[in-house]
Amino acid sequence: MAGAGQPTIDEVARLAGVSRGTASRVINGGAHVSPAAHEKVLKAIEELQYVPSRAARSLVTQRNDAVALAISDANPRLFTEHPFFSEVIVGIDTVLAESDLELMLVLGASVRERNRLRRQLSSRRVDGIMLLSLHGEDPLYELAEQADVPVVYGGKPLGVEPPHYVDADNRGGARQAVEHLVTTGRQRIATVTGPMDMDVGVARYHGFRDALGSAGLPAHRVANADFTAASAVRAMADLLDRFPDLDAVFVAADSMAAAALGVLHERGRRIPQDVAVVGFDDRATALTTHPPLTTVHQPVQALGAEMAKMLLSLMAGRPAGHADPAHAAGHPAIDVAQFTVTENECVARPVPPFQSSKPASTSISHHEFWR
Amino acid sequence: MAGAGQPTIDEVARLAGVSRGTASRVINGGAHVSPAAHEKVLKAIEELQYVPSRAARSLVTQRNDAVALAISDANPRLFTEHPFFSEVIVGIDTVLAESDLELMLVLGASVRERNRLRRQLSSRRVDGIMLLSLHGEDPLYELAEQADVPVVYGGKPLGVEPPHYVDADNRGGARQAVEHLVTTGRQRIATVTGPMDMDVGVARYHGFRDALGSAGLPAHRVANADFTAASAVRAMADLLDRFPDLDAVFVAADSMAAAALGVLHERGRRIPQDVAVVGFDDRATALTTHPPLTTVHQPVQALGAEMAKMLLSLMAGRPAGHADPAHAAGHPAIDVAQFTVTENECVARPVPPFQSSKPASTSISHHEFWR
DNA sequence: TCCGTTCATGGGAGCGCTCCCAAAAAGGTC
DNA sequence: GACCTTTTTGGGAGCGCTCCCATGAACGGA
Repeated sequence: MAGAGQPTIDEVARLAGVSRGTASRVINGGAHVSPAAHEKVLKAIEELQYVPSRAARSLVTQRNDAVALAISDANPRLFTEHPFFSEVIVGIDTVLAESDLELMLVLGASVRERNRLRRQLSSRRVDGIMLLSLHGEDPLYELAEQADVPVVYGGKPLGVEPPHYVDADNRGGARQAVEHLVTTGRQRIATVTGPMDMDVGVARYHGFRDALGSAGLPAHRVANADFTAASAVRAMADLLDRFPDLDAVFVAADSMAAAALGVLHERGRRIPQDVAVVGFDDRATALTTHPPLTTVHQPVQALGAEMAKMLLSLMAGRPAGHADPAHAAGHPAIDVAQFTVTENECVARPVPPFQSSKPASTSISHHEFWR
Repeated sequence: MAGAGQPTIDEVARLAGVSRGTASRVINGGAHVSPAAHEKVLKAIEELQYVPSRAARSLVTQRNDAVALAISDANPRLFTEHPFFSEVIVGIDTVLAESDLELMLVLGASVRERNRLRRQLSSRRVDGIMLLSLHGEDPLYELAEQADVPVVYGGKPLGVEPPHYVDADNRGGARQAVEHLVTTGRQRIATVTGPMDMDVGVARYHGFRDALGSAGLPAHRVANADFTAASAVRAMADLLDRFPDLDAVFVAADSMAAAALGVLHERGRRIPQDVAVVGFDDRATALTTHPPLTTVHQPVQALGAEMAKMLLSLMAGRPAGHADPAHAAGHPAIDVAQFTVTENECVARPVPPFQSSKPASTSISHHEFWR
């Protein structure tokens, strides 16, 4: 009868010689419990190896102590190719680890998975949702809106302004990257863009235009890609076909830049003598290419961490309604990632802390491209 | 009173004009329910947007419809640098999507996270556990053994033979890679190994030794690394210092090979004229390097999928105890990944299906290294 | 028409917990 | 020692579901 499956709180209480209520109190922080009882319960828990049933607890508290990360991208290849997602996950996990929340991962590639996602998000199994990589007309956006738990977006969805999201200043970063090309004397600057149905793709493209516009240079050398290596190869080849005289390329992601580099090599372009290349995203990838890629660094882990923090504060604010002095004017709807300034070899340089609501200071990692 | 929070099954039943039991039957497959009642319940569900509470269901069924993927690696950087983990996740998710199971992701980098992991795995919140990337003396192994849910390992833990795991024939794959170097006339072959406290690191190193041993070549040109790019840079530099005359390197992971390539370039080695390089893992990474990396491909997604399938069958077998004819002799404890044979440029080549319990046929992607 | 079967249905019990209230115990004060 | 206050404790109620058993309806054969 006892010891059948997992021990229950009643068994703990019995062993400790106290009531179920007292045992529960000890488990949940131990307020209003005499030291003697506290001690006894603790010992019983230890002896029985008791771990509370989350299901039973959730049923009564109506909380789940779990959050979901939904990655809604039609292209599973992107998830594996692009370190972005892993970085975000690590950032999120770092924050979650401190709060004992579980992380549910939902990939939403296929229609089938999309339905599953729908079910999972609405089965009251999680207390908050983080949404990543939303394309333009992503049906998930709608779904998330009608969820009755807080939702935080990673990357602003295209065309809408959701109440809570975290994003980097993609436009400013791209602008700086391209300005750097201009500064070093490049004249015929091209770009391989990200997907134009995502804000990140559009914003970086706008940054490209901004920089060239200010410099009085033409901005018509454009080829679209979708962040995958294969698409970048096509786009780079396309650019070279259409504009054989281009002397610089701004590629909207490092993983794509690495692929573009291969095409340039193949076509006999010397880098950086013939064509300069600037990427965007992370330093790690940039260093494995040859030559090491010049890149604008985006603190993706910090972005993930910020998403998690924002979600946490949303979740806390909901039931308690307490006003956090730091956020007196309401929750910050937008956080702007700072780009890292790195002027030298940067393998071991620590990532500067992510900061909220400050003007984005962007920067560029110099490598031998510019020597 | 009604409509307060989420609708309950009772509200559905009331609206449909049937009893709670009948509503429940419809929700769970609809056996022994008259067409009329069935119809009415479905309509009520639709109208109320009812989704069953997982917590309540779990409490009574003692199931969770969730599995955990625990990645127990001390190095968070590895997770972000190495596409391996993303690939595994995608593979797992593909299988899970068909079974409506949730995936909890637990990273176990820090001690704090390790404790959290411990708690999560024993809080009866998941029905099965997949463990990835276990290092030598990982305490998690013990913990998993005493968990009362099925456990599947991704990658054989070092020094033990767990009942259920999925792994690739790392030794055979490495051997083939190195044999390839031998075949093309290389004499002074070195290796950058993976972590030697993981089976994958040791096995690939053994494969290296196997090949050189058979060829009668010395196998002393060895530098250890841990799968991170930084460690590979160090190891490659170390090899060049100690064995300036080396004419080939087998690098135990593509992500490391990319980094090693940079070092070789820097030191003025021409590739492949002076030094040939072979990597190990995935084709995608291999193509973004310059020149494109020759590599032994490991179908990592398939490995993830296989882990999930194994776990699923374990979970199903437990309560039902039904004997699957295909696995008549008991569950297969070991699955061996086939390596992909690709003799040409291979961007678009489909991955051959992953197969169980067959001799590993290994192969190598040819690129201009060998032209 | 009556009775034995089969099948659909209703609803009680209970999963393991937290919440809350009432009761008991412990302190403090005059 | 009587009385009031505070702290600690016990245990009932109930979260939303599934399981199961008893009941009722429908059906078919004699």
